[in-house]
This record gives sequence, structure tokens and C-alpha cells, in this order.
Amino acid sequence: MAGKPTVYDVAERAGVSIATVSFAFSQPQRVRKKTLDSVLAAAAALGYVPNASARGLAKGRTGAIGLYSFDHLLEVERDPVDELRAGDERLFPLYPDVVQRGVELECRRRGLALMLGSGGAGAGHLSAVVDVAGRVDGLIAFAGAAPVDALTRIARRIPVVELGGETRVTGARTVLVDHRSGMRRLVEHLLREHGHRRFTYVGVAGGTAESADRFGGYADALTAAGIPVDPPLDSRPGQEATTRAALAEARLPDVFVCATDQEALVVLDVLREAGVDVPGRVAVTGFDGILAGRLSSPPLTTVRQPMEAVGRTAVRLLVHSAAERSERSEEAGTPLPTEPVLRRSCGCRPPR
Amino acid sequence: MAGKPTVYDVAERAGVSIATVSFAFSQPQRVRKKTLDSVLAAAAALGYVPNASARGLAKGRTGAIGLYSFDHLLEVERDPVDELRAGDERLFPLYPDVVQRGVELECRRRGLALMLGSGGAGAGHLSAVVDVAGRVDGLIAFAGAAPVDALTRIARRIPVVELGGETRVTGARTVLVDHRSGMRRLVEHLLREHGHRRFTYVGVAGGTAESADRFGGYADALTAAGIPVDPPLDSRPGQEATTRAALAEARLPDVFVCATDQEALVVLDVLREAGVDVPGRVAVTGFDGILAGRLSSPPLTTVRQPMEAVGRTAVRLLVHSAAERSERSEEAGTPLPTEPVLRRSCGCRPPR
DNA sequence: GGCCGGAATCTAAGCGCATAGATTCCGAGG
DNA sequence: CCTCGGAATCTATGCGCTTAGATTCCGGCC
Repeated sequence: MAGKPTVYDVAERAGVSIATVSFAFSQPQRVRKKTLDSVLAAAAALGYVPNASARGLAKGRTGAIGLYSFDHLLEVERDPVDELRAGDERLFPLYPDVVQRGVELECRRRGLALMLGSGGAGAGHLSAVVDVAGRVDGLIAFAGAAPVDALTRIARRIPVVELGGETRVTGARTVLVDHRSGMRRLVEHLLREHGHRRFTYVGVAGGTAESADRFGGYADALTAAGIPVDPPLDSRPGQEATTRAALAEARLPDVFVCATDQEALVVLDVLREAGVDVPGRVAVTGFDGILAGRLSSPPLTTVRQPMEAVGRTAVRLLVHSAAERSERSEEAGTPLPTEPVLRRSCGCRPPR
Repeated sequence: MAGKPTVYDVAERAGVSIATVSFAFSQPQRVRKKTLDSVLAAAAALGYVPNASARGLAKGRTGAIGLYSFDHLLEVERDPVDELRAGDERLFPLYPDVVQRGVELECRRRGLALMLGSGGAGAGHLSAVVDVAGRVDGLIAFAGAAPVDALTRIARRIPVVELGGETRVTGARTVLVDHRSGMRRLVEHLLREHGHRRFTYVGVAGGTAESADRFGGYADALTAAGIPVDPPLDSRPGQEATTRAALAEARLPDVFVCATDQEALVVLDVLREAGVDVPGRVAVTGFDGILAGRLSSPPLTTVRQPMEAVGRTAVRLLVHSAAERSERSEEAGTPLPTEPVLRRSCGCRPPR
């Protein structure tokens, strides 16, 4: 007992067996009041703190769930003085941050501990996601944050929810969000209210199921209006570069429809830099509904998705599928709704 | 092996002992290349995921640190449709959210797993903080989130950093922030640039060390200017109520100096509701520099503190004090800087 | 070919807790 | 006072892994 006190120390001090100590903490009603008191007193006197590793090992469960996410542009290391001058809304909160918040809220509500992990400098042979997976009873992972084979492997042991699922991980569930209709309604607005005809889509069309859905909604609306659908401007490697190319060719469309708010904000930057008026000369729209889009100038028209609800739903799915581990439905009921939000960048709402 | 594969299963399949399997993962250089490959192949084939509980138990360390925080106004349970209509900046991110982000960033950088826990419906006799403490190698706790005696107890086992320390927990460290001079400089600004003479402080004067520092800086500046320092308007129980009282008595000061942005925002609400012009009739200032203060109307003059750096520093302190567990310095070098941010609510910057 | 020493591998002993199953306690009933 | 049965408590074991210390392997050397 030189080090940290254990059940043995508490038991000895209280004059009972370790089993009784264990019961005192986990099933107090099984222990006589008097015994309980003496155990708790001994524990308090010794400063006993139950060791969760031992508990987890013995029970086979940890009582925690995990959230595995990106290194999303987080390498920003800066000193406090820089931070004091910063305008942080372009960095935080972004989409994953709000989803994470939803996860946190739901865990809190259910009394679950939440273990956060993220990619990057993993320790050993396996991705760091495996490390997190070994610590929890269920795992939520952002698509792309972890290798698919690692997730597949993990899904054989514990319930997994993949957010924004790319390749559907075998045995994993996902949270459905109605990206398609949100994007369709946004484009319909652009067609009807603003009379736009020349569209350029910025972002990847395929890849994750979400990307595909968004592009699908875009294509649906255009097709219904009899407008041919051009391939998207891939924004991945050098985001600015592609947009600049479109500018250089002097082939500005009526509107840039972007797959995400973050991409749209980059487009806005490039256009501002080039002296192109938004929305006067060209409109720009995003997707997600992050705070930065409300604060940009012009404020960004977008499609808002219930990011917090995505996180909450993920936790519920996890808990649910842990309960009835029998059949593994891949999907989860009704998709969460999305909603176009009209701001200045599409030409709605005049500047004050 | 009906359930989850263990080292035994991997060892059997690879034709080695469990020790070799263990070495293959933790000290690969100790194992011959050929052996290593066969172990990893077996592990992959079986879908082996190391059990962190067992590892933690055997090693005596978990490799994770914990962050324990408030239930800060988080009981907001709402459905996705409500969320789509929400203006969330009054809820997120607040002070603890940004600090948490700093903690996350630093953990990520160091390859530490982060365990999140928070008060509320605890499981058993002890606060939930003990549950979290049992899972980690070090704990960061917001002051007030956990009972002091529980923290004291925990600090006997693992390093603890208390943020915004109230009663100094024995053996715990804390992150120092220079609230005092920030507040002093803000008040000096109000005195010199705006000529305010009649001040009302909103918030608690004592309690946590931080509160005391803030009020101290306020008092310093007033005293230096020869202005008597009235006791603060305690804002705790019914925040609006107290401010309303000040209004009702028609004794509006020149400026409400609030201890936090959140309190200042409430004051702004009450004043707006009462039709009192800010900053025309009375000025209002806050403290912290949360995003909501930038978005309020009028935008809130405040003192910004480097919240993210607070989180990062906390992690560093933890890692540091885990390393040299010998002497326990209670403090941590130079305090982090703070900086007044002048916006409209104090009368600076005309409305566009 | 036999011997030697370091590298590779294995054996065995916990780590702190939960929990079947065994044992003891204790009050009620006879 | 004795018996009986449920409640209270205890004994014993295992959870999956790490790691001293023991053992075996193997190439180089005499």
C-alpha cells in the first residue's frame, strides 16, 4: 500500500473481505448498512479510487465509448499572444466540432464516459484507432479518419458507427442525413428565385456517400430544369487553384455551388482577392451550416444540417446496437432533415 | 476464442508464446523480423484488438488523461428540427469549450487519449469524477465541477490540474492567467477614454481565485483613480433579477463591469428589454472573449484570455508533473497574458 | 566438433477487480 | 433451546496483458 490503495487495503482496514468492498461500491444494497459505512469510511480514509482498468478487465466492459476523428487542420500551434489576436471562427467550431458536441451531450446525459482519439502519429503498427477501440464498448468514427480495414476489424468486436460513411464498413452503422433533398431544394431556389442557369459545382462528386448524395441532389434539380450537369470542379488538392482556373478562363458561372461551407469560404476568399463581387457578379453557396458561414462577408447561403443531432444519434445507435447485438441493421430509420438557409451570398437579403 | 480474440489466440495461431505476441506489439525490435511478421499476420487474420483494460492493469498506467467539466447549461435537449432553426453562438462555444479544444489539441499532438467526463447523475457514492480518475494517468478539472474533497483524494494518486482554482486542492497544480492586469487595463480605459466615474461590478468578488483576481484588478484601477469601490452586484442566483433591481431604482451607473462575458450578455438582454440604450445610456463590459460577445448587439467590449492556451498548458503541466513526481510546485511559471478588446458596448467604435 | 555469449523466446507471476459458489450469520418458528 | 432459510459475507478464480528471470537458440570461434 505504499502506492495506490486497492480493494485489499480497504478490506483490511474495514475488517472485511475484498468481495464485500467490491459489493459496497457496485451493489450497496447487498451489504448491511453498518458494513457499508465502515467500508466507505475506510475507503475515504485511504483515498481509495477504484481502478477502472481492473474493473474493465474483470467485467469485460469499460463503460466508455470512443470518438475517433480527424486531425482536421489542427496543427495550428501558436503562442498565447497570437491567440489573443485571433479571429477563430474560421477554425472553430467546424462541422466535426459540433457533431462532437452532440456526442458529448448525449454521453453526459447517459452517464457514459467518452474517450477521444484522433489520427496522426500513431504509436505502433496499427492505426491509433485500434488503441482507442481497445478502451471502449463502442466506437464512433468520422469517415476517413481511420483506415477502413481497421474499422472492419474493430466492428467485429464492438459496435461501430461511421459518420459520413465512405465505403460501408461491414457491421458498422451510420447516421443518415438527408443531404440530397437539402441540396436539391437549395438549387431549386437558385433556379427559381434568382434565375441562375450556369452552375459550377465545387467539391468531389463521389467518394463518401454524403458527397454523392449532395451532388445527386444538385444534379436532380438541374436535370429537372433541363440543364445539363457538368462534372464538378474538384477542390481537393489545391482548393484555390481550381477556382482561380475558372476565373482565369473568364468563364464565371452564375453560381458556385460548393459541397461544403469550408470549400465555399475558400471560394469566397479567392473571389474577393480577384475583386469579383459576390453576389453581384457571381453567387456562392455552401453546405453544413457552420458558424463561420454566418460571419463571412457576404454571409454564406448554405444548407444547414443538424450536426449536433448527428452526434446524439450516433451515440444512441451505439447504445442500441450494443443492447441487441443480434441482428445488425446497417441503417438507422428516418434520415435527419436538412434545411436551406438563405443569406447574402446567393443574392438574397440586401446588405443592411 | 468464441468471443474476442486475445493474445493467447494470436500466440497459438502464430505458434509462439503470448510473451512474444506482447513483444511484437510493444517492442517490435526485440522480435525477429520473421516472427514479427507471422504474429502480425495472425493478429490481422483473427481481428485481434489489444484490450486496453488488461494492458492498463498490467502496466499500471492507462496512457490517457482525463478532463472533467461542468454540465454547463447543457441540458438543452432538442430535436433536429429545432436545431436547424437555432442560433447557437450563445450556447457554443463558451469558455470551457474553447479550453477543452486546447486540451484536445495538445493531447492529439502528444498522442494521448483524452477521456471526457462531467458531473451530473453520478453512478454511485462518489462523484463521477472519481470514476474518470480511475481511468487515467492525470486529470484536468474545471474548478467547481468536482467536489474539492474528491479532487484532493484523486490528487494523492495522480497529477491533477485544476482550472480556475477555488480552494487550492492539495497537491494540484493550476494554470495561471493574468486576470488582474487585464481587468485593470480595461477599467483604466473606461476611466480615461470614456470618463466613466460611476461603476457597478456584476459578478462574485470572491470564491475562486480568478473571480478574486478580476475584482481585484477592477478595484485597483478604481482606487488608483480615487473612486470608492462598491460591493459587487451578485449575479449568481437570478442574474436578471439583480440587474433589474439596479434598473428599477433608476440608479443606472455609467458602466456595468461584468466578471464574465456570459453575465454581460445577460445584462445586455435585460437592458435591451428595458429599452435602455447601450452604450448611449450605459456601457457594459465582459470578460473572457467568447465568440458570442463578438456577435451580440452591440458587440461586447471585453478582456480576452487565451482560452486555448489554458487548455494546452494544463496538459503540459500534467505531463510534466507526471514525469517528475518528486516535488510539487503548486504554480506554473509566468501567467498567461490577457488583453482588453474594445468594441461597441463600451462606447468605442461607432455603429457602422 | 564443441563451447561460448548474446539474441530470441518462453515460463510464470502478478496487476486490481468482479463474481460464482461456498460458508457463516442471524432471527423466526417450533 | 434447536432447526431452518434467507441474507450477509467470504473464498477462490479468472479477466488479458506485461515483464522479470529462466531457458533455448544459433552463429562464431577455438
